[in-house]
Amino acid sequence: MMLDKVYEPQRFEPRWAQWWVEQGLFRASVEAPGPVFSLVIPPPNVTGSLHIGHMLEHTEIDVTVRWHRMRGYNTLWLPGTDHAGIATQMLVERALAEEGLDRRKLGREAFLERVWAWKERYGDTIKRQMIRLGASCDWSRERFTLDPGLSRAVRETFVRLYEKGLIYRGEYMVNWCPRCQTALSDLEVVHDETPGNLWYIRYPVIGMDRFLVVATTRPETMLGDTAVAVNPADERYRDLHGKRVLLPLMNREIPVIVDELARPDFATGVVKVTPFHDPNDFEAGRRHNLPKIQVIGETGAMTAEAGPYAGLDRFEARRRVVADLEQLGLLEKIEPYTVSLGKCQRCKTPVEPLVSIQWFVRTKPLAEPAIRVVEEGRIRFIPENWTKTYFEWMYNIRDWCISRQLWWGHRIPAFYCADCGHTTVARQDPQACASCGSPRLEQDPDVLDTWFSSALWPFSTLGWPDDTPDLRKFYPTSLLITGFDILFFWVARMIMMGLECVGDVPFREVYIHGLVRDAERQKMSKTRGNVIDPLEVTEKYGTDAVRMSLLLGAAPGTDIVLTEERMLSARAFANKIWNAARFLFLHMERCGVQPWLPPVNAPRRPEPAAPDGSAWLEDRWMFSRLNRVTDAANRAIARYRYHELAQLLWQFFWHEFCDWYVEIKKLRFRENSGLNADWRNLLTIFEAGLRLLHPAMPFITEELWQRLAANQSERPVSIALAPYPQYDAAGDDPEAERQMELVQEIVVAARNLRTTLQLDPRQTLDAVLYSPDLAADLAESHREIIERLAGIRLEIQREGRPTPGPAVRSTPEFDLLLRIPAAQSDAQRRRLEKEIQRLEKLVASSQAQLDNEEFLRRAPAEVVASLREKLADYKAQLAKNREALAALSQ
RNA sequence: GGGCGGUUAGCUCAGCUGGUCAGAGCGUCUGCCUUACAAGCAGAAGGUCAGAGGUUCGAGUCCUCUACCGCCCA
Repeated sequence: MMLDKVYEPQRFEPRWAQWWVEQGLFRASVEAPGPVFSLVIPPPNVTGSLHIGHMLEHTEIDVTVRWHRMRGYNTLWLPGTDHAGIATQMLVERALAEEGLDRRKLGREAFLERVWAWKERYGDTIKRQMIRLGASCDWSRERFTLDPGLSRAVRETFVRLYEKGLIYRGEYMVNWCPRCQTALSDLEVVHDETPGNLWYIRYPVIGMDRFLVVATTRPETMLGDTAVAVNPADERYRDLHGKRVLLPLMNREIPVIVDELARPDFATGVVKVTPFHDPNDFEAGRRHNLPKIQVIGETGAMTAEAGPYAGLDRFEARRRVVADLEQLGLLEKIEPYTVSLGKCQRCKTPVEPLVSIQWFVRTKPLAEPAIRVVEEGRIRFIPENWTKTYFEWMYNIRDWCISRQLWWGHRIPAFYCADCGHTTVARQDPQACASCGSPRLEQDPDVLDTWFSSALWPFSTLGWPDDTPDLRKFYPTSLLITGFDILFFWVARMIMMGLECVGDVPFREVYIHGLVRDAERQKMSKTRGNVIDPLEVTEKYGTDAVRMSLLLGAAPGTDIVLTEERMLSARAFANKIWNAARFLFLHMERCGVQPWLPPVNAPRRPEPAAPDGSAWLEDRWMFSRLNRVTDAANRAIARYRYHELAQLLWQFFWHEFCDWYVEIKKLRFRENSGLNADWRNLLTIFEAGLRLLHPAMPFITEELWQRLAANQSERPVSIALAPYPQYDAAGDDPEAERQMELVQEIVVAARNLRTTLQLDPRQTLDAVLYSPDLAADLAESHREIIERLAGIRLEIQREGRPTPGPAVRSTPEFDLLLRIPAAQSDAQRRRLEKEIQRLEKLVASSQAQLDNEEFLRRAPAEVVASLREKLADYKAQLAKNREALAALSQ
């Protein structure tokens, strides 16, 4: 039963982590009783390791999951990982590069073998980390987005959507990453404000002796211009409608078109049109049937169409184009201009918009029902303001480019006929063309955007498209906890796909957590070098402490600041619990008390333990407090107010249980008492406290609980399966709380006097309590407690009041006098003056309000009454303090 | 350009439906190694809740404007 003197979580946390998994404690069952609570993990990237943001996410999930499990829900937390197409492929390619290889040299099959080997090697890291961090998930249901079952779901979805016309293939403007050499979706492009220039270029007008000056941020694309545009409303250029200009450098004649594309208020109001390399120009090109000329290729080098610039890198080409224009006198001016430069989310290479044949999801028809379910409240976002962000995006949603020119991922199940060109999209690899029967089929080489499979995650992991028991039982999932950064990438798409494929929402609530930041409120990133490694800090402070410090900062809608100091203080809290337990166990041994767990339905009120057959005040108080804290804790978790939960339990355990309750209980221990009512009360509180704390700090609570539970047969195998305490109105004891507060006030008054008078804390002092009523009664009946905690000998005076003086502390209920030989009056005078000032202010402001007739007429009666009461108190205290000060001045 | 959020004690932040909301942790100061815990105990100091105006009997709390700082989308 004895605990080590120092709290060393490293000694027991890994053991319990392992044990939970081995025991299959968190395995869900479709047969299990109880209401269902299910949640799928936002699958981390398979090749990565977990960072502190994951730990926050997993802690919040785990708290909620453990809480539901303890409340008797049939609970599933399904874990797994994502193949993370581009991200993973990039890593492996980088490794290959170090060997002087590249994927093309290796070939598709060999390359994929390498990626799988990589996945096998690093894929377990995440699982190991999660287990170590105490995540209570069901490992028997672990999934990976490239698992055969999930791949089948992907294929099924693709085929269905294709058959419904919701997936199509076509030539459109896409974002192209010249380094990754693949198309990207709009979301995978990040925009950076970058200093650039606006180059003003003169285009000679055919048949006129003038120039049209065009401003552009990308002069190299002019090589692909097929028109220049002016606004129809722009009077300045009315005479140029229908004219042609000569494209400099290329010496090609191109038309002047009239289009809204040109904004009269921007630069010269004339814009060049490059349909192949700009999304707006692409649209304009369509409107005017302009030819498209590709001057920049897939690697970022200029194409043959770029004439003399062919083969140059696009940025080099820019320099040369500018220089050449300058030489020809066709460069009017250069202005500095900040551009929003699109970059590849993964490799940060500037993206090249270009026209390409790709696969797309038609999103509008999918978005409509997805908007509706949120409007109807069938899915709720917490915090609520994310709803608006969600709607904004959904209303303006654009088709989703889903094909990627990668090898790592789900291959697009489209087969092209070499003979008739027909496209066959099928659930099974076709042997012959669906149109002409030719066997000469070739599968599309591309794979799907990694988010395509993620979008199916809540149901593909449960066995869809089959109608499995898991799917029936656990879909829709109850809750999703994730970060705002993937609201569009993932959350929105899951909603669309869930509704489309399964016909129901994928989850009912979405809790969006904040970002973990460092002490300077900086985002954590590898390049900044301020990342906190979960395993490292876990090793250093203990998992429970790190979890606790994350939770303490996790107020909904705010970012989480995590610092060493925070983790340090959370560890101090864990240490406090540890020592409280050590103390209890020590005294249990001395008193001859065996490990004991209170019965499951422990009473809400304490057992009478006092000699007169009544219950001790401290027991009544503590049971009542426990009951209220229980209420608050349950409500906090239910509302995702994790910081409140953490703060609440911290306050309760440390500053109520340890600071007061245990201190008082020291009076009650008797040698060889055995398991008496005192012990049963104490252990009932402590054990319930452990259960309250378990979702937040699973390890220390399991460790301590198991010791209490030792050798007892009638009990759950783990605290994780024990019931979470529930509020019971019958457990409130407001009278005990009021009385205890008064006892505390007396003790604090004595301590306060002692310190302000700078008296030896070890010396027992004589004190007199003056009170006509309640305080005197309480002091009488709880003399022992007060004397012990305050270090005084107490005398009680029911009549009269002390001569005001430096050693008197006054409250509305009582006056307390410390008998001391000679008072240090200076300190006392300062204290009194300050107190008088404070009270005068309070009296003045309450008086003013009470003099306000409007207030008296319109404020609720009890507000007015309570203010009157307060004013009376303030006045009484003020009088006492003034007397004291006067006495001091004599 | 559109949207969202922030500005409360030296620091990092809570403060949910306006009326014990002026709080917590850390830090600071004073005193204690009181045998569960110095990773501790006891006590204390510290804020005109960014600024201005408004609504209200009453405003960190609601509204408007201003300043500064973030984030997202185009």
